[in-house]
Amino acid sequence: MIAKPKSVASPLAVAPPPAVDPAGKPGRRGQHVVEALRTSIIAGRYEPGARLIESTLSAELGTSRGPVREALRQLENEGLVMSLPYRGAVVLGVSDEEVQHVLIPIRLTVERYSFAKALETMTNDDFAEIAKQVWLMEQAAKNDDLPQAVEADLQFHDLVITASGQTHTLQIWRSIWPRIRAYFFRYGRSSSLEQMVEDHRELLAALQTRDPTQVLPLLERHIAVTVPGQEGT
Amino acid sequence: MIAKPKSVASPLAVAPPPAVDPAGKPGRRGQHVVEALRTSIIAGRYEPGARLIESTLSAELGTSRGPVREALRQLENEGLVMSLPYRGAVVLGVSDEEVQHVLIPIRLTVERYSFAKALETMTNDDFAEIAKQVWLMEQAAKNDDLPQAVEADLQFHDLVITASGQTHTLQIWRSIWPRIRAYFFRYGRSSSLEQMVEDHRELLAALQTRDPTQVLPLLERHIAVTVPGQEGT
DNA sequence: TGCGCCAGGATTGTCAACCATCTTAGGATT
DNA sequence: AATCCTAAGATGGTTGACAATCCTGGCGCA
Repeated sequence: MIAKPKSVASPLAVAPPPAVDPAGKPGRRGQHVVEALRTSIIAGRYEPGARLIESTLSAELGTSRGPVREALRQLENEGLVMSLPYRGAVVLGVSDEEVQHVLIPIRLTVERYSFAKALETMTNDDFAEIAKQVWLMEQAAKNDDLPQAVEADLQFHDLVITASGQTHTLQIWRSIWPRIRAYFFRYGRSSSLEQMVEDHRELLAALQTRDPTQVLPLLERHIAVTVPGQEGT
Repeated sequence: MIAKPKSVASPLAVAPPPAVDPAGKPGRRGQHVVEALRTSIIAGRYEPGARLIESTLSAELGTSRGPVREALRQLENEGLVMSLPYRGAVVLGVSDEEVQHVLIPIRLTVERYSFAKALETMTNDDFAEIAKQVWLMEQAAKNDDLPQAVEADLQFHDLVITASGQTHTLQIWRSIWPRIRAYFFRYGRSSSLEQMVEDHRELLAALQTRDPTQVLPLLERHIAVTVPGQEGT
């Protein structure tokens, strides 16, 4: 819309900072780049197939090429981007089939194991932190704030898996989740925000019983039901 | 213990090149670094817990810190290393439990899908390339060359999954496999080289029938049986 | 003696400028 | 019209310098 002659409305949601972050800590620029790009890709501001040029991004984000390169590698591991030698990075799509036959099953494997494991060791502090996310999700649902609700969803699961203390499991989950999120943002999710809040409320309650037979069935249903095509058609 | 003041016999298997590759093309240093480190870690030349210092590695490998940083990120995605901000990278271990409950099930999910998918589209060239790996594996078995046999094993599966043409599936497989490999190198593998060759010969034959009911049971057994604790104890 | 605090040293994170290498899209030549 | 060639665009890698952070060992103080 407004776009001055030079740039063509960059899909990045950030105001290019004047090379020095005025809001406080200048450290951790790399993480900032990852988050900005991930958000933009998942929100669909970059279409699958779009090319990501290092120099352009570094200029838009107010950093040097170094952090941008690292960010692109990170996104590659999260399956949002693919990069070929000397040819640069392009945004990836996710197929229906891979989501259903690979990503969701992997998510199930990971979460089943993590939840069962976390059950045994979670402290009251852990439960409190998770309850906080449920509360945030409720607020988001009230305001119809989808991004905020999804963020709370992410944190909920991340907290439980972190609590399970299994390094690889957590790392794998973090590399799987962004693809699933991108998929649902692109093709619409199946259940309502209210249902999502209810699911997590129940999950938290079940976790507090520390009884696997309470938790696991809920978890299966929660994850499996997220797949469109399972429920209407 | 012993430790001479300066260097303690670096676990890297390469002769530090004189900063300029005399053998020809200087390009592609990054990949070289990844492979050197991955090999060293999997072979156990770095123990879990060992710290990997960028400046040390770059000196030993004859590159600048840039490629080393990228390599460390790559290894982080492969689960061989974990790095914390401003604290550097340490070599990771893999627990029995995670291998059995997470890594192997994921591998099963990935390969079941890939093999079934590849079945439909593989060409004669694909089969030839795979047959070549079986042949290499036979030779390796004859010479009791475990690393070479494992390399052929890797290539065999990589080729099939690549043939399936599923981007995410392939990417996930490549991030799972190194951990499993490291696990077996550390704790010993269960079956003999002969059995391994036989498994793959059968798998290839089954693939050529293009009949899922031939392939999948074999695959299932091949992967599951690789888990120690399933067979003696 | 035991404890907290602080200064340095070690290491990672970022920047900037630069060159080498590869890809690709045009344009010129035949 | 097909092919070769060149030059521009982009990535991969290098160097050297700083800034930011973590860690450790020694110091003073109780």
